[in-house]
Amino acid sequence: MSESAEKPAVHNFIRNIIDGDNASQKWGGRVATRFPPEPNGYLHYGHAKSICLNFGLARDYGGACHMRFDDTNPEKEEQEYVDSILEAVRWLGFDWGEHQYYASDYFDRLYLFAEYLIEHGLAYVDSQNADQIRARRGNLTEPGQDSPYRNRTPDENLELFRRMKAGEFPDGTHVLRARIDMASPNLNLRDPVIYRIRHAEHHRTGNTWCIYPLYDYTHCISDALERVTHSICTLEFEDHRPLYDWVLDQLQPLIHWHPQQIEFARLNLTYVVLSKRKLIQLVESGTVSGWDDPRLPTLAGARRRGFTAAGFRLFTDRIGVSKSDTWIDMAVLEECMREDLNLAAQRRIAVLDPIRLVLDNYPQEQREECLAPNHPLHSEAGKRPVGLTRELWIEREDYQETPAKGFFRLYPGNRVRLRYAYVIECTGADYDAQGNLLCVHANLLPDTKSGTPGADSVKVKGNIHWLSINEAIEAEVRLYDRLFRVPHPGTSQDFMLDINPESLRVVQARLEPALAQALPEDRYQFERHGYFVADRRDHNPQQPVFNRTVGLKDTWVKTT
RNA sequence: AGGGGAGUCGCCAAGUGGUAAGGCAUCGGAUUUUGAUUCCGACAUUCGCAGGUUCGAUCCCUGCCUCCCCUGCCA
Repeated sequence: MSESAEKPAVHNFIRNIIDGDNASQKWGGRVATRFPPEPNGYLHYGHAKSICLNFGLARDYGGACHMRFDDTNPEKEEQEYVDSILEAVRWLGFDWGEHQYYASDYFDRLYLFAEYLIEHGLAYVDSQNADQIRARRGNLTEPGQDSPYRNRTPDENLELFRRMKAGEFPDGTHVLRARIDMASPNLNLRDPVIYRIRHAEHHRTGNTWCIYPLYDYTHCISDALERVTHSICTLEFEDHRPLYDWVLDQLQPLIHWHPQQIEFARLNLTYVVLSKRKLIQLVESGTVSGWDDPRLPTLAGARRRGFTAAGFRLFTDRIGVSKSDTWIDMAVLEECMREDLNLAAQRRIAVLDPIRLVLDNYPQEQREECLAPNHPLHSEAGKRPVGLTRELWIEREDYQETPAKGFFRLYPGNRVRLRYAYVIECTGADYDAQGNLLCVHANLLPDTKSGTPGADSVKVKGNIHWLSINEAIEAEVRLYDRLFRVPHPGTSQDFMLDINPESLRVVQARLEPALAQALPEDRYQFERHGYFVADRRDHNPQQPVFNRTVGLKDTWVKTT
């Protein structure tokens, strides 16, 4: 992979905050961030932005970024997700060193802190059920009403809370609530629930607990216990910041550390959906082949698609970070991948839609080798021989019986260069009775072979790729395109109806023989087509399978 | 409607009381054995709107408009 030149970071509001903190010595020059996913699903492109942001800041400021799982909801979380998340973060090129944590690591302390809150009259056990709590919460304009249990004594609360922990009550019968203000205009401050009873097995703590803390209570304490300095999250948590601060303010005597929560705008990308609910629907409906389908905007899918970690990092730098809710065009991500791949990927030849070309003046038994550079930008990558014979495979779209305006490839009477070989002149084509193109004919112009003194004696505009019929191998090539055909799926109809019916086209292509030796996940540019990757699951030398990562820019199709 | 946020070029995004960075896209032109890449050039008299303060405002003040988020015992 190329080290896409990490250019000097541009200013953004988060860096400004950190610079200010460093100047004032607020944290003694420390910078500690964290990436805190819940292990209840697969990571997607949006997470890549957060990962690159958090780990990138830690790297740039000589700090650390903690990998922490927010695993407080046992019914939804699984080890499988933990594993896939760790793999994805590692794949993106980041290392958390020793700093791998779980909110569940803190269950004991979280519990003790809750008792402290109870003892100080800052939390109480509410015995209303969920509906009753909801009914008394009020709404956007009306204040809530106090729970009838709000004034239980600390002793009473403590006893109840301990019995909750001991498993004496069924799910939903009691909760622990922070005692803040039922009339607050911020709904999050209307005595938020901080513990609930869940007789469920947790993926790490098993059946040790039957009460589990909620996010608002857990996250801030976890940050503080880890001595995080800047707790970066997405915009929808802005309303939660007062609660984050409230909890840590109350616990100040016990924890002595109070990270700053900073919110940024999550990634919105055109032509895909990033909501967990919609991704699940795509997978479960069979619209895509699984969580790592190359069309899915998951990191597992991205990897299988051939996207690169460096491309994602470049993308994150390029789109910046701010608090404005914006949409990034998918073309930006694609261009970042091209930019990385152009430097990193060796070139190879593939004919995706083969049609036969016969060089009528070339002897049947003759064969000669032509040398093709492996990378035009890196001569040290060397050259490889490609065999030229009388009959070749060329791209069907490189021939037009009656050429469109501006078309400068093969048509009767026109000359083009067989890339890395000779200039040829087209003499016509054969068709079957139904008028289908069978094969194209041409004559080779001697003395025009690439690399020989007379090579440029004949000037041509067109330059096409080819493969010897005798030597090319067959392969399955999966041509992936955007999953949706509209920039904002689901705006005018159900998003499932906006699926691009041509998001995957599978073709039986011809490849140069060397490609059979490719290893899964090896990336190449198929010249004049785009970037492709050997499928990490299905590719093998006997049955090569390549996925199109992204096409080359093509100003010709754009003008036609 | 109550609370919390955001509005700077087609898309992102810096910036700041002193006269609008950069990237992507786009459009020209050069190079090119990938209609790719690379290169060179062009690209906001203007910062949501309306007032006000000021010698001077995108930046300060006032009012307005638009968009996003919030009524889980999810995160």
